[in-house]
Amino acid sequence: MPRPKFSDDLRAQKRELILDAAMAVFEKEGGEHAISLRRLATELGLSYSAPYRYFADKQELVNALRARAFRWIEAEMREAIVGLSEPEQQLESLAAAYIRGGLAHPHRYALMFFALDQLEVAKRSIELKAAKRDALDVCTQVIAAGQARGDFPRAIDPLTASHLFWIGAHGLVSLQVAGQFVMGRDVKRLVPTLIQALRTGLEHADTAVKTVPAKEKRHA
Amino acid sequence: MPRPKFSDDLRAQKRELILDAAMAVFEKEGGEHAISLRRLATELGLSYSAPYRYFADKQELVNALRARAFRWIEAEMREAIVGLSEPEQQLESLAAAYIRGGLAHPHRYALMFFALDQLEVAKRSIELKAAKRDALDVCTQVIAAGQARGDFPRAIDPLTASHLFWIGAHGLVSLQVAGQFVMGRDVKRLVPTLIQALRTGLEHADTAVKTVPAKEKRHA
DNA sequence: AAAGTAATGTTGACGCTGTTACGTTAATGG
DNA sequence: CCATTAACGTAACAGCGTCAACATTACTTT
Repeated sequence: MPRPKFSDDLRAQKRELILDAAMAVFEKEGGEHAISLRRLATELGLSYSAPYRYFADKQELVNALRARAFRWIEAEMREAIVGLSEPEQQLESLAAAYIRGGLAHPHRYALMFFALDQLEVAKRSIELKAAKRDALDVCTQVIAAGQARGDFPRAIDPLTASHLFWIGAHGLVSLQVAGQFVMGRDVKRLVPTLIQALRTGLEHADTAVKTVPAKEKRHA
Repeated sequence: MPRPKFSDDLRAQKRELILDAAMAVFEKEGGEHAISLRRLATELGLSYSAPYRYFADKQELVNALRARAFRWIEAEMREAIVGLSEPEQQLESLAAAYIRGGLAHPHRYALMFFALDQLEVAKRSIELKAAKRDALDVCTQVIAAGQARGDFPRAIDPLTASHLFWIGAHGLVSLQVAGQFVMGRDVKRLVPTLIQALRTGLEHADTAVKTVPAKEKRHA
């Protein structure tokens, strides 16, 4: 009877349009604080409060961007392992892609991992949680496959091992991206050392986990 | 001839007073965005632009808080190794203290490491750079001492080894603090595994640096 | 003691922000 | 034709960082 909704399709399309503009501003100016809903809207030829028809508030918009960023890093990682059949190579290429991608896009990386204020919002976003899970799954799958083939030790379950690798890669990237310490050019030389250290360490980790009996773990 | 500066002492004292108030707000409300110079000043019984007599802008104030945070983590680490003579124990206690401290104060931790926008300001702050260096030095000294005693392998110089350990600890804490993934309570069980992995990995690192000569690597 | 001067403090203003409330338009089902 | 209702625009509020102009100190020099 009334004026019908914008066929949900068009609506989502417009949402994406706003997100595109937001992402553009984000990438160019850098940082989520460079994003202004007002500026965003006026640049799109809309009134300054138009975004509120598509997003409850700024946090929701930024959160959508965050999900996009996770989709991107997932794609980077997936792309890095196509064509590689050896889990060993896959893992190495995966880590390299992750680190390279993160270092190449500091603000995007910060968007994903440097958000502390939006914790509750992020927890409620199904989309974001799914994106995160899928990204981590890339790692988990590679490790699981490697374990199945007998290339990787089975002392640690794939999920925990993925966490450990992510910790290593993220520790490196996040420190570097935030300009901490002065590892400078030597970072490149640190990467293989770090990976190797984790790899070697985990192979001997049975002694470590022996002291800490493994408890069942669930994901999600 | 003219009125001399507030005996620099008093001036610094007042500066610290403002910083105290800022730190209080920061700890209670959480996050640097909770800090408002205007609110801060009025709460101190001053006019809303008074802080500008002591800080060039908000970034400078926040940066001072950041230096404080680094001083704090340094103290935590130093305190963790007093009385311990075995480098092995020192390193373990050091890592434990770092991780415990970080997890106990997420916002303070984020203040130190999640700052991407204030990179240039941070680079110019001598005070901050000194605080960072001193914090890292705690780690470097322990490792160097351990190497001198023959407890730790000498394959990697103390500074690089410190960087690696920091990467590990920071990777863990920062992921956890930002609510990434769901390592939940099991994080504590991850800690010894991680440390063990790094320890063991570094012991075999001489093979690592050999197998992967640092010459490749292109960037996007 | 008076004057001069620079450090310190206050007020007003600018331009920006996120956000809400409210008025306006337009399209469709009855 | 018209009422209903989504979509959109405008006005307004409260807050922010920041600066410039002004007032107030309090000390040093004469």
